[in-house]
Amino acid sequence: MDDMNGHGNGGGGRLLSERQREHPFIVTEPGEVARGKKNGLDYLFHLYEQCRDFLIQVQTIAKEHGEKCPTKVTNQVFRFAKKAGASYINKPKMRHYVHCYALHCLDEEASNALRRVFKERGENVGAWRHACYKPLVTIAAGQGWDIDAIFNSHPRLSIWYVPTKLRQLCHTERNNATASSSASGGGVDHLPY
Amino acid sequence: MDDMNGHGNGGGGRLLSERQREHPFIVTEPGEVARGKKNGLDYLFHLYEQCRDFLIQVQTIAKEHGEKCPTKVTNQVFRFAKKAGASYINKPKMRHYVHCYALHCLDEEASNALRRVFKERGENVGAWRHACYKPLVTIAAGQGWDIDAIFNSHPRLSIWYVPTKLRQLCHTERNNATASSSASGGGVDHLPY
DNA sequence: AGAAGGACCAGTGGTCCGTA
DNA sequence: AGAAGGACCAGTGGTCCGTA
Repeated sequence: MDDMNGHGNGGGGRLLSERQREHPFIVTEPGEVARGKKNGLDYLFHLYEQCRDFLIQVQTIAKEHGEKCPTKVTNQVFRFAKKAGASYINKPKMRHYVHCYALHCLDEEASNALRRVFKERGENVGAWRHACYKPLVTIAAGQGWDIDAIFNSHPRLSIWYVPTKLRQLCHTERNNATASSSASGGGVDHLPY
Repeated sequence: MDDMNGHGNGGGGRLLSERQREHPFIVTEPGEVARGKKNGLDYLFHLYEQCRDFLIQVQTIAKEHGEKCPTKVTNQVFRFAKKAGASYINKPKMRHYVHCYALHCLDEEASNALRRVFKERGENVGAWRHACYKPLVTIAAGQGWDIDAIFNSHPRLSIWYVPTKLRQLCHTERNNATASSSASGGGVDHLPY
């Protein structure tokens, strides 16, 4: 019933009628297996890879049938995953942590370092999740602030919608950067003279 | 009020309260202006170019505001066009003739020849519209039947959704071609031996 | 308290069918 | 009859908030 050793909820002797929610995530180091009724972050990221596999299956079927072919993980893909027995995958969860997965894809070293720091400090998942935004905004700053282009140019990330909050942070920070560079004579904004 | 000389509905002395529907299309040769209360096919294709302009405006605004940026002519673009005063543009009409515009984009010579033949024969717009499917299916046959790739690789066509009926025709015809090549020993289908 | 996810909602793609 | 387009509908992207 489990997806990987030591991950996911144990099916154990539990009756189907009393199936529980997934165990909550805790901040784990890379390679670390969560103990007790918890799931680790490697498992979280593995769920994104599973969604990608389901998308590829949906795409293959769509092409065979001459139907329009999704390029993103859509409602259709979540429905397919559920039908295929992956009841632990759902849209609100996957959307909630997309930017964390993005950091893992775009700068695995930075992502790993952040995990170690937040585990060290005993921070909860919400705090770690929140901290994933800032390094992404920094990456965007170095790429002309185009977070859509950054997502689309990465093969495993391009199938995910850019989260609204990440988009807003990039936009706000770009305006701040432009205003300060303009004030100091940088002149990256329009009508610089 | 008119969009181009000799095209669109005349505003004339008509009151705003009694604004009429657009004049119906008739089959015209390239460069020919429709006479009487009719619109020609150059005007039809011009509407697609106008939609493209409106999309580009919507995209520019979206990027300025750090919002998600449409890549296709969506409801949002039709709403924008209407708000900008292009009341003669609407979704059902544009969707109805997309494949005709596609032929115009992909093989203007073939499109022009078809217009001349159907004008010569005195056919109505519906007959011409129907006849636009077949040359497109032939083009798709020469490109691995991937009508989505054909649309997406053309800069002016890529902003339009592939019409359902065109997709279905390509799918059906691909299966027919595969079956006959299989029967004659071609073996393009899966499990050919 | 912190977190997982059912379920809702505004606005979409798609096109039918009452209209002229 | 042939054709233009208002308006509807099933299923979407997005995420809130009742739940555990």
